[in-house]
Amino acid sequence: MSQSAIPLDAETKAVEMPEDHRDELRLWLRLLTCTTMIEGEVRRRLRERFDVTLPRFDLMAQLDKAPEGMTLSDLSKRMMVSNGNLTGLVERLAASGHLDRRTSESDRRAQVISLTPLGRAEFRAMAAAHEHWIANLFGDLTRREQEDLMRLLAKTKMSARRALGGENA
Amino acid sequence: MSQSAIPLDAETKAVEMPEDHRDELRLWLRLLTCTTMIEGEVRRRLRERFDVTLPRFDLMAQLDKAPEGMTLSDLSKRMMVSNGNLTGLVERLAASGHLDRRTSESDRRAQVISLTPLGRAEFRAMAAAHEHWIANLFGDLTRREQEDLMRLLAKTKMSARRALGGENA
DNA sequence: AGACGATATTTGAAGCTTAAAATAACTTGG
DNA sequence: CCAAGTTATTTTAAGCTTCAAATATCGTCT
Repeated sequence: MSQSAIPLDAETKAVEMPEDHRDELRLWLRLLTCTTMIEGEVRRRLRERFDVTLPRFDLMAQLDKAPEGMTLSDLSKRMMVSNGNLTGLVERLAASGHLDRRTSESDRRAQVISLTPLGRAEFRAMAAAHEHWIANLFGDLTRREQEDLMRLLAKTKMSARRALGGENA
Repeated sequence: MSQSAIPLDAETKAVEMPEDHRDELRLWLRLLTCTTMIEGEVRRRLRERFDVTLPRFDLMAQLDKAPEGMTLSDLSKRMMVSNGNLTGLVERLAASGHLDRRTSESDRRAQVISLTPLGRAEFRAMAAAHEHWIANLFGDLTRREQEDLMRLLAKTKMSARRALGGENA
């Protein structure tokens, strides 16, 4: 049962030794660091220059892409946040006159949320600045590097999605 | 002044047209999606299998790497969260017997936080599972792809860090 | 020593977030 | 039709998070 003071050869290792996944861990931590840095900076600038929170901006961004409006459930799936979360977020943005909520005609359970003209106008102004910030934050990557990164992240996304289904010890 | 029904050649375009940064935006959204998916899954599994929150796990992970302990300020910088945030987090983990806090001998303002034996033992168990989850989530990437992604993220991190300093419209 | 500026932490207010339970409305199979 | 199951949303409780203001301590300059 000895787990070996004696070093094992590579093949044996692959089968018998607990695998070392420190590289994947490092990769994950780096991914997380990049996202956290950028997200934090965007959050800070949105607050400073537009006095808006990032969640509100994200919500308005989704609605800007759907002129006809979206239900809370749709928003919840798109934004990957809980339903309950959206209830409060929508509530506050509706109170400030940025959002409109009406009951769906085909389904009286569902609320259809959309941007008001005010909400749309404010969002467009913020979005323009936001786009520049992002371009600047990624500015040191060449076009080629951006494409490579895009492709690798697409693969990462698929890998993660695959892992979400299959159970794992 | 016509913004052109006539297509401009590449060089003129670069100088005269408002630049289009939609590609960078897409890159950022994809980065964010990957992180959110993975983070959400890790959060869910930590709760399910260990009844622990992700912030607590992250805090313990930092402390596990510093056997001698760390101050709140150090933790705050490492974890990229606010000081006030850590106060509560540490408070709760200390209450459950996972953390030790003692006043620094050299600086009576500073609290030195460290894992208790219980905290360390529980963390090590969680960390082992966590490492497997991460390896599995990134499992579809070849070694080569992992290396490329690592390198591109390193460059992204440097780019973002550079942009954090320089002001930007 | 005393005052000033910097650093470490805590507190308070507001808002975000989740999971789980509750409510309401829809849909489907008898 | 109606009961059972599903789906859309809200509510609740707990915890996370930030920013800004308040405390406390440190280090230094005079």
